[in-house]
Amino acid sequence: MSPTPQERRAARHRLGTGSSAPAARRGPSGGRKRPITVDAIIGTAFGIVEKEGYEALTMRRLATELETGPSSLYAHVVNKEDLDELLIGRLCAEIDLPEPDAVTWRRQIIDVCTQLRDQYLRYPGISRAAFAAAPSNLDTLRVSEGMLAILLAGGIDPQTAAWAIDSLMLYVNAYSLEISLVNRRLSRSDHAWVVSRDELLDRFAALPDTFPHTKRYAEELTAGTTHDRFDFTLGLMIDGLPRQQRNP
Amino acid sequence: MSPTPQERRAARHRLGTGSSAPAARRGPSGGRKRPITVDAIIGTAFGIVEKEGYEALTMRRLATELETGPSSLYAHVVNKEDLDELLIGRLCAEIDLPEPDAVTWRRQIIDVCTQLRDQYLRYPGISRAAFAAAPSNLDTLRVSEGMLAILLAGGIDPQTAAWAIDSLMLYVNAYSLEISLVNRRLSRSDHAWVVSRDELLDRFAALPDTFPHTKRYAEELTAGTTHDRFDFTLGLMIDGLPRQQRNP
DNA sequence: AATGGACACGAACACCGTTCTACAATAGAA
DNA sequence: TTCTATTGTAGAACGGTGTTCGTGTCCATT
Repeated sequence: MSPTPQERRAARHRLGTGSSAPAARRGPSGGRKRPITVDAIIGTAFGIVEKEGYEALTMRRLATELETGPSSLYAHVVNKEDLDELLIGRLCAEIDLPEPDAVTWRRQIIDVCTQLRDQYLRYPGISRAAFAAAPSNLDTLRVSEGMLAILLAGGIDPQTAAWAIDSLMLYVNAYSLEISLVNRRLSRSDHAWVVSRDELLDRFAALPDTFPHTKRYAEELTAGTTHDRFDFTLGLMIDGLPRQQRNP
Repeated sequence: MSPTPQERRAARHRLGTGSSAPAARRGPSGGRKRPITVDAIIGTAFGIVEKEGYEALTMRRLATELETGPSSLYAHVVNKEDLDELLIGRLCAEIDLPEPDAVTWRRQIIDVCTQLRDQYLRYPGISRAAFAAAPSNLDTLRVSEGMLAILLAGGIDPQTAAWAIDSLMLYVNAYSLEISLVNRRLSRSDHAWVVSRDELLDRFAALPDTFPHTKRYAEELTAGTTHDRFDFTLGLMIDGLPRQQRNP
């Protein structure tokens, strides 16, 4: 009875293991070398995003990569939006969640966030899709559940923990998206609009006196190698948690 | 010598007041009732976004609203990206920055963030454009400068303040974008994918036992009227600041 | 062997951002 | 006042996007 893509999608938002048995292909596979499956679609989609960024992921490009036409994809996927959701789901499935520990919970939660960040950055721009992902997706819920478990093990008040998870995931998404966008601007530096840190420093130096602090602390404003800012913000949020244990 | 749009844009990133004199129209204006100006473009663009959301803002739609063809816009605006930047600039220009006060600095910084949030939410989805906005835009720099001034008045270490501003603005953007996306999903509830809080509660209740905490604390996870989560996160970040005054 | 159903796919639709080109109208020069 | 160069206006078109329709093709079952 092979479910339609719509049904598959609905199932992904209800209870279920998330990976229903591949269901031993029944229909025709044409003269194709490899039949088109949802997994194949997701796989090549990740390949495209990894190499060329999320912006390059179009239905046509994806179809070309699979050596078929665009319409063929719609037998397996409802939408581009649906494809996005599948990608985010797969990505979240890769996250491994530690056994919550009442002592090391801070490191644990930071570790999960870092995993998320690195996954997002591995596929540049994909965090854009994460924003639109509905909160009822099972794979993303699995990560939320894991983070909730960690915070609760740390003795955080449930309401605080729930909101904190939301904030953390939102920030990780936003941070990753911003990094990806900046990298993209750097890579296609033909128009070279905003660029290196040195140039930014120059520009800050050239500002009118209406910007006294920006000029004076240009060094600090443009500082931050690798992921210093990321660690800083996570620390800010997590260290602020315990003092809110009894939330009004 | 009327600058080209490219020159105008470049000027926006160098020093300048931001509003060069309107320069008394010289060229022809055809039989037009109202000539097309950058201000007119920005104005109607805001109108579209306010009524129909950022996704509805296309060059063609904008041209139609101005009773002209798409190509006419490119005499005043470099790109769609450029238009986005203009919109964000205008939006930031509306923010009013308080005189920094060493006592009330917490409320002041929260107030600025709230202003930003409300502006973003007034024009649903526009925060998407804010992500891409280059950090050298004068109008956005003005807001940064103001926030920096407030934090410094609060006695925060410059490096900490610089990073905190970054985090705060990033979070405000992300929060506004998320809210807008959720609202959009609610409004076009034909597909009614994810919906009311009640439905979300039901869905959480129907989860398998692999999600014990999510099921148990479904109430907390879905709680948060209006902007509770926003205030919570801002509080988290700001209250965490002073203890980092001496940053490594 | 025949049939039904699942799958693949080419063509097309409506839309997007952007560019090319020709056009009209004014401001200044003669 | 006439002429011309400048400059904003626009129509048409290009290459791209997501998505749908109808048709074709093959397999597994009867």
